[in-house]
Amino acid sequence: MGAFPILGMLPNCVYLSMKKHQVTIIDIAKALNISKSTVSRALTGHPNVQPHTRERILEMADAMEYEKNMFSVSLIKRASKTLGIIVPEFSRSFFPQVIIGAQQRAKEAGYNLIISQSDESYETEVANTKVMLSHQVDGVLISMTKETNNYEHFKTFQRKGIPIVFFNRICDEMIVPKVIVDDYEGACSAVEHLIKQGKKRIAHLSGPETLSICKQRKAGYLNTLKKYGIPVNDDLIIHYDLSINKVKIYINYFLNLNPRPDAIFAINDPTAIEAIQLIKEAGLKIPQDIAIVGFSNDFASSLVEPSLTTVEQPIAEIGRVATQLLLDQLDREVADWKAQTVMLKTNLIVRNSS
Amino acid sequence: MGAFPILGMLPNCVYLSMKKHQVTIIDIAKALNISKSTVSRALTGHPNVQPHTRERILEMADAMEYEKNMFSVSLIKRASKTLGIIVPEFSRSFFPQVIIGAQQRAKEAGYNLIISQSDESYETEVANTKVMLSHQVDGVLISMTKETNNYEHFKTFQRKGIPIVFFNRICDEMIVPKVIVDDYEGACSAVEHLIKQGKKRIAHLSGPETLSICKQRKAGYLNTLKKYGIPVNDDLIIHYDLSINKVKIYINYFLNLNPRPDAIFAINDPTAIEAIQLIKEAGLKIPQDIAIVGFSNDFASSLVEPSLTTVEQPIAEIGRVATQLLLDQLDREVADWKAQTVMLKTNLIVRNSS
DNA sequence: TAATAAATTGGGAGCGTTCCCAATTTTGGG
DNA sequence: CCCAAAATTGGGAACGCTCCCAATTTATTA
Repeated sequence: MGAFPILGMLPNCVYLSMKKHQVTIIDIAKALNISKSTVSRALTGHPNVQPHTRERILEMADAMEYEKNMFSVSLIKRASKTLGIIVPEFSRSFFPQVIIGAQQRAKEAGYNLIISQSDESYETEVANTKVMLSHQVDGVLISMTKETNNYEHFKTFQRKGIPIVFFNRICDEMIVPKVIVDDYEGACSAVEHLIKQGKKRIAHLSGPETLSICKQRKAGYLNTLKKYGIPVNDDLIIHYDLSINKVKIYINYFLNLNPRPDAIFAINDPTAIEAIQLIKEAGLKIPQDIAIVGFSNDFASSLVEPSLTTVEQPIAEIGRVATQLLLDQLDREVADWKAQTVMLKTNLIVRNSS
Repeated sequence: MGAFPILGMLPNCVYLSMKKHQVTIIDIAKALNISKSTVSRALTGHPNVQPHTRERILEMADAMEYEKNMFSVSLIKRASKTLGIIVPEFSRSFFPQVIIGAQQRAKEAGYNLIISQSDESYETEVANTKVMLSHQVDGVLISMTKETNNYEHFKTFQRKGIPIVFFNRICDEMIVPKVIVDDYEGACSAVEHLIKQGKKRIAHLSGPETLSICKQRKAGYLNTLKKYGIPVNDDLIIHYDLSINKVKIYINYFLNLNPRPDAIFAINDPTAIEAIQLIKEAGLKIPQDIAIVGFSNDFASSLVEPSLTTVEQPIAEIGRVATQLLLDQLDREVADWKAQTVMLKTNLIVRNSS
């Protein structure tokens, strides 16, 4: 024993490569003295394995802590059983909630979900697109960045035969399934509510005009004003880039108008909540001096003082439905893809801010 | 032409398999009439390629919309350049914020992040563990479920040589790097603050005793009481399972005590916020009748009325630091792993609830 | 200019699976 | 008990890539 040189006692690989060895079906096969094909069959539930053999294999796999390498499976199957979701941010509650819904549905269907965050940056969105592609996702859920106005990176998915579904921040130019809420109708009910509260000078603090949710909500705002014979005043309509810290600028602008608006319909809850804080700071009374309505029913909207009147949307449901539409496409032939747009209902929740 | 049988005009594969064809380095090689080795070299930035050749290859890759198949790369490299993160939930703001920090750091280091959510369920946590394993993550960030008290699934990572880092909800039994905030100190400052406000009967609504954050915060609570000579009253200490809808039960219990507590130190902000709502509903004044302090400085805590006094923790920083610790381990040999516990500072933010 | 060194290229094995097909074993009927 | 049919097993190619090594081309020096 002592005659062996120390180095010679261990196989070279220990010194040359520290790469961890993974337990493979070949290890299991060797341990049981059978072929890897049989092990593979047992592990995938193929019928042509003797019950007794299968049992031994399963036991051994367990004992050896075997875990299937999905990469080689994906490689050979050319399908990853993985879906991707690209969201602009998830620091606020909206997108995380959507993701929860999407993950639920994906999991039920045996899919994993890769989440990526584009940080409201077009560049990052394009980069995330490539990540999805190289990770071989079978399909992608997308909600665009506020600055996205070139859609080549989305079209790449289509050219590669990877189905996509847009939700919330949809892309009008692309003919693919989409999930939205009835933004127009939601905005109408919000503005109508304000009018019925006796408000006459209703301002609208909207987001980027590129986003269709903004277009729709604005259309609802405009048409409702028209319907009730209230003149539209362009001074009362502001588009901003959704950076919360800029809300201050526009609220100040509104407060300094003469005459001052008596209500604000905000594009979303974070905007509305920020507006509430600023208006309180300015010493004005909500809703008496200025009423506020938001959009989304975020978690925080019931907590602010005064609590926020808002247009509730079924957030997790958006994720579930979008995922379902994606799964639907995975079964079908490419030519057969339907580009239905699912529009979910909204619901006005009246609280103390209006 | 017309003589060809229709079926014969197209290769069989079109009918037999609708599997989408992926652009591979072989396609690029064929198009340029060179070998796949050279293409591979050009694409991976290997120096031994003639500049002119490299340029042609890069152009062609772009034109053909080539996207590297990470599965085959991971397969051959036995490393996925992917990190995993397992969190108990992300419907509230804490974990999403941690994830944002983790993703930042991971991205900088060229890693992707697979996010999974265990839904506060031990079963799901174990399942997620297997997902991570089969997706060949190079390392994992973990914050445990409230019900996890068996750690075999975590030890599997270690046995396979996959480094792990715990954060927030750490596992005391495992000797691995951990990132926490100074829960003890944070709790001390919170309780001390309440005492200095003249509060004498300070209740503590804590979480599951299995979680070390709960143990630490409780220890801080107890020791601070002792330090100020305030007798500990077990009736004033409640452990609950963090299901927000159960807060009602325990707040009612506190309110019906005689004498009633004059302050509540809540285990986290969602709990504290819920408590505020309930106490307001009961017609009591905050902080005069009962003062409330939370823990985390969640987004919503500045919005509630009265705004919540809370122990701020550097949430995104937790994610960044944890990821850094994980990356550190990836460079090192297994034997060399250090099990340092990084403890980040907290900061009491006094608002109107106390 | 020949010989040698250096740079560039190509061929082929291998990563861990699946799946086809052929080889082997088991079963059952005459 | 033999032979065909059925069930079970094994061998090996393939998925797309990297990387080693050998072959080829180009540059350098005597």
